[in-house]
Amino acid sequence: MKRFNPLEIEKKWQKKWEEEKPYRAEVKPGVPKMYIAEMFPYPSGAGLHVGHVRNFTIVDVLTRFYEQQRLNVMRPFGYDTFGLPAENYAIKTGTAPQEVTKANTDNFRKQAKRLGYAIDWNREINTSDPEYYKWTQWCFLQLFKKGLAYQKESYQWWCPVDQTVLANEQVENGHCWRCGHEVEKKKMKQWFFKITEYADELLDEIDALDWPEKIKTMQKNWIGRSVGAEIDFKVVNDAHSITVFTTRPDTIKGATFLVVAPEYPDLQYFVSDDAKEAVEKYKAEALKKSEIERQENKEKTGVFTGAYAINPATKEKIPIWVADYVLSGYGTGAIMAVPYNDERDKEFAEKFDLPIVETELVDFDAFGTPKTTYRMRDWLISRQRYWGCPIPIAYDKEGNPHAIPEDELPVILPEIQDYKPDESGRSALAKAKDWLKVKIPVKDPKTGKTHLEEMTRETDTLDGYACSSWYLWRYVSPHDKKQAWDKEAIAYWAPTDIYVGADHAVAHLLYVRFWCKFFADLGYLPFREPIKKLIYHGYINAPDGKKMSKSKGNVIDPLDVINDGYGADTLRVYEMFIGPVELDAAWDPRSVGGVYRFLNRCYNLCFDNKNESSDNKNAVIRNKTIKKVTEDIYKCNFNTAVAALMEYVNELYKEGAATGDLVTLAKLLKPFAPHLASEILEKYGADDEWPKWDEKYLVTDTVELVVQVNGKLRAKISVDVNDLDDESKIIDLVKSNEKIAEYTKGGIKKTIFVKKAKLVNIVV
RNA sequence: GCCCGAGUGGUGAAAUUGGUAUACACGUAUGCCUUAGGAGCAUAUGCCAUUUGGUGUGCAGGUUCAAGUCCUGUCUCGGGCACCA
Repeated sequence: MKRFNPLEIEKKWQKKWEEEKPYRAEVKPGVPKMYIAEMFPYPSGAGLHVGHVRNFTIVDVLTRFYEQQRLNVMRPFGYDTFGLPAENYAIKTGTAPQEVTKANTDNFRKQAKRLGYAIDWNREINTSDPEYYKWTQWCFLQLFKKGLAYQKESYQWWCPVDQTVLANEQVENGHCWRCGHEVEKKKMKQWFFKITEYADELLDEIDALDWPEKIKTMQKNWIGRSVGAEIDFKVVNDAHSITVFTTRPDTIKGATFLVVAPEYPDLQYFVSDDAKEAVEKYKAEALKKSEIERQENKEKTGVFTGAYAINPATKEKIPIWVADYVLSGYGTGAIMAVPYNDERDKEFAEKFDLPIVETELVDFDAFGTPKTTYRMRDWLISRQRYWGCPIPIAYDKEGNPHAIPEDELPVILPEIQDYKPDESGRSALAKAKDWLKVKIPVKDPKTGKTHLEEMTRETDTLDGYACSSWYLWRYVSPHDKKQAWDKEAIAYWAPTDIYVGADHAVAHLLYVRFWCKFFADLGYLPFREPIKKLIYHGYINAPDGKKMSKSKGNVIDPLDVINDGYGADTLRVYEMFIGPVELDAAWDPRSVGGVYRFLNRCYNLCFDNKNESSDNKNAVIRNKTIKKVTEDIYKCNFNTAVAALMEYVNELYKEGAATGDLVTLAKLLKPFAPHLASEILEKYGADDEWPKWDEKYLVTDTVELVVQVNGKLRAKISVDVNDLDDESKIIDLVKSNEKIAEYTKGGIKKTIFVKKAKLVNIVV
């Protein structure tokens, strides 16, 4: 008995693919295309982990499946290299992030090649490559020119450990998504992208997407549209009025007091003198409280401002309070409290003994203007960190921002010695004195003449999510020196047909959609949704069911699995067989052995076959398998596709395999185990074109008729398939069965024949 | 608290959408073979009962000739949102 040696076979084929580059993709007008990608990885120092392998293998199965169907497939690869891990490593060891990143991407590339992926290596991108981030900066400038990149001073999430601000999407339960430390609020002037401009479209188009419902719901919740009205309340004895947002303007008659957030900007103007001290004290305390405390302690707190406003519906004088249960960032930062209808207002009213009156519903048109608000805030993109894409902006003496001219891009991230951030709220780039100075052409509004003005560069870098918001389009023309992406190439390849990942449900996947709509509006993209189909797969956990982590020592290294002698094919097939794509799964070393056994059986069937049979003997199972595997891959049921292949192989062991069976097997196996499949196809001199099934083989002469009595299985009768059209003949056949006759001798009440299910149920 | 999912053997899981429950694989048992290995092959394997049988998809009901699948209630687990007015 021969033994399958995957390491030898894989080496041979990987060398061939490296030399012959069969996975190069090019625009072929008129030929149907398929653009498939994974969410590109952050190349960590630890190399590929089994989760990457699941991700990349799903992409590879689909890539090869469509390639074998002779679609024009593009499957690129890239690295999301900016970010904190490389920088923190640099701070600890003094090694430049540029250097660390180079080593890590080299390692990732080598490992990805070891897995035999059908990647077009000519389309490899890296977000920290100046050739790439030049165009990230270009994208920023387009947003800046349209007013969608803007600066705003406000209270922001600040991570005291990473010494940087964070986007809302990067704060998880009041903690930093990177280091897990509790975040604080800090008042700072920061750059934002105006994603809210597209809130409605981002929300309205979710339903039409071929994405998992889970992700769609999360995005809907994140955007959180509320339709309501804004209503002005005049402050008594004061020129100011307070505008509130409410989704229930019809309850205005029940509004017995107003509440504003502690951060409410106009607060100082209407607080009465004798309340000033108390309000200031409350405000200071509220701001000091961490968001965690504010969230966990839902006990209502607040103070009276000493001021009153007029309810426009009742004309009554109602008190104005400050309380932190009103959020400054949502709506107008002020509410009308209707304790009769609203639980929170009721709780507050009860605690502070404020009036609660039964609400009489009214038509609100007279009092307010219709207004829609969103839970989603604008995307904060400044980071006070070194290892990121420099924001292409410089400031004049007055502090006004100016765009770095496009022909001067990229703004190169300078190499520095000290990467450490500090509390100054500026990145380590602030210490690169020479780099900071830049001359920017400025047009004099009076004379119309342009002169060079010395300015100071922006020292913040861009949120890494900005870099990954457009990379799917860079892939279509990755070496283009003149533009971010080529218009013809984008029209052919994009949008991405299938996108595979396991993370970034709201952040990245919302940002890409936002940029897509923006660049579509500018005419750079001929579509408004960047991703047609999204496959969101589960995680792979350690054998103990827990999350793999270095500290727990339960990490499975995929390269170890390969080098143990199982090979890349076994690893790939195992990860596809492990369970349904969308589910988390625990690593089971014993099942890996089972998959190896399966591939070994395939190998022996082809290379040590002693009982070849005639060609058409297995036509039924062969066609059945082709159909099952094809349909399963379309549905991303990779686990049952592999199971069908196993069944086929088991059958061939029993019945003997014809050459046609083995070639079919190899073709169907190739997306999962490309090395072994290529070896088999080579032996038989066959191409890898995806086989088609013939329905005529799926219809057999005789079928097994299931006979139930009172819904219980009592017999199986073999009948001629043509007889299924003749119900009375079938019933007679069933009645004449000895066993059934025994069960039905007391008389038959009713018979039911279901042709589709090939089933008869007799009620006695 | 609100909104979604999901509960099937010892284990990972199948089940053409109302029609033979447990495919495939792991594990276990028994046997065969062998230049004895990290082998390979064959058979069995939900539970109860000595066979024909009974019973069985978290639990309790219901609809139906027929329910893992549909309906009502309930429990458990997972996920999302959470003072968003």
